[in-house]
Amino acid sequence: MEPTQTVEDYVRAIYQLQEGAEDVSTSALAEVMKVAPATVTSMLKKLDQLGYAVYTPYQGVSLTESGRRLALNIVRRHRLVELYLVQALEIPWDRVHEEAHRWEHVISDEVLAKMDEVLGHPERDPHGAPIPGENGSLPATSTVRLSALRSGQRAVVAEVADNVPEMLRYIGNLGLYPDVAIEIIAVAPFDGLVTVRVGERQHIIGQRIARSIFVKDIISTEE
Amino acid sequence: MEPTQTVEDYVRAIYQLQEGAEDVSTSALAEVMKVAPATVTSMLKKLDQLGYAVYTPYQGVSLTESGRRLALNIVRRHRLVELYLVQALEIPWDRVHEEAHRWEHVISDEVLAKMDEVLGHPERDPHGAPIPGENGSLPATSTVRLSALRSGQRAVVAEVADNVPEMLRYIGNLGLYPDVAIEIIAVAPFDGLVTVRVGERQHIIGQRIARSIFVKDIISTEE
DNA sequence: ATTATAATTTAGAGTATTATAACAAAGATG
DNA sequence: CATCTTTGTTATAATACTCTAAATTATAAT
Repeated sequence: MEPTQTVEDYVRAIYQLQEGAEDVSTSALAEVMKVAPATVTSMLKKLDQLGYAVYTPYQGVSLTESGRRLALNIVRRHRLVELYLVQALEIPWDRVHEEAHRWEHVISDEVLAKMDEVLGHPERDPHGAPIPGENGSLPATSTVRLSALRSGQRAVVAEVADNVPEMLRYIGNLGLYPDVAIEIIAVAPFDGLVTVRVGERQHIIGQRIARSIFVKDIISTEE
Repeated sequence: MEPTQTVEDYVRAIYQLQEGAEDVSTSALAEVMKVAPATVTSMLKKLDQLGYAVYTPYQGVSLTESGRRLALNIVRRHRLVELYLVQALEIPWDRVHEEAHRWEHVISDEVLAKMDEVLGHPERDPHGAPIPGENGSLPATSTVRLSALRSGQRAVVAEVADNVPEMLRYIGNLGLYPDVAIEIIAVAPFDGLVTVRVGERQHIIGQRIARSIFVKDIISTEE
């Protein structure tokens, strides 16, 4: 009955690759799971069997309602743990992902509930990603990539992609955490280098970084 | 290289059954690991292979120095986590064992060190059991079973056996936590029922309980 | 010393997860 | 549209852990 850790991981991975509605491909899964494609194929058959996903050979997978519920539950665990590690144990935000990835399969509901309480029922993890509620609800905010802003616009950092720890550390060093206000000083042509003001400091960031940062509350200040 | 979770569990179990010097039997291990004896046999061969234990067929096992080091490390993780759960997350002391058992295999050294720091480098877990140091040192205290005390003696609770959660809850309800001062009011003949004063309250406990509680700092008050 | 009993080990097999190599389907190209 | 390339799947096998049933060894008892 209880899904294994591996099953949980696959379901979560499918959920996070799904992004909207498209089916997820075997190769995409193989890549994020760091596993051979053939391994994914056999796993997909099993997930279909277990009722977590619908798998059509050569066409990809998508989660069923049951799979979506499971995924949201794991994401909830993951993000709550990440926040707990940052807030209660002062672990740097670029090192909580791996840890949370292991904890998420191991924490009891009782302890998770307690963490949630200690944290004051937070809505977002340290990277600004929404923490699903117990019922599976997701707090939504409309965000835009920093790379889409134009010179002169002000905004607030909403979320930072957390896939690459090194990038996260770099972004953290720039002071670009969620809820930090920024202003676009300039956007250079061709390579799209963005000069951004963060508090007193200014930084020039490239497209790779600019596309990994999501912002909200955009104000166009005509000067 | 990295020992698997299962290997860690076996090594820890052997360590805790060893209690001094005797070899541990297959059936004892099978019981605590909740596994068939045949499973233990094959595992013991593997532990011998890996250098964690010395296994002689039909004679039992004992840990090597390497196995002992591993066991102490796991016990350290387990007990630190138990204390953290009780202190930081207010989980009742009779429910931390299972949780810690899962966490101990999953926590990074970094996070463990932080927990240790937050807790102020404690020497004992919530049940009074010693927490091994990073170097494998064990804080020792000479304790005696409560069942060995005589009427009129005073003492301080040092440690409570934590194998049976229900018993732990019961003992907790009696207020018999580590560091609590007690006085033996009476010991009944035959069944050995012990009347013990804890603060203002008096309780009568049986041998099963009295033998699960260890005390220190015994004072014989001749009245 | 022989036998009965209890403990332990071997043999054979199953589940879950993974991989490699060979084959098949889809999609892209000329 | 025939072919080439990419992507995905089957077949087969390995590893880690577990089990049941049968065989073996140790221990206790006559």
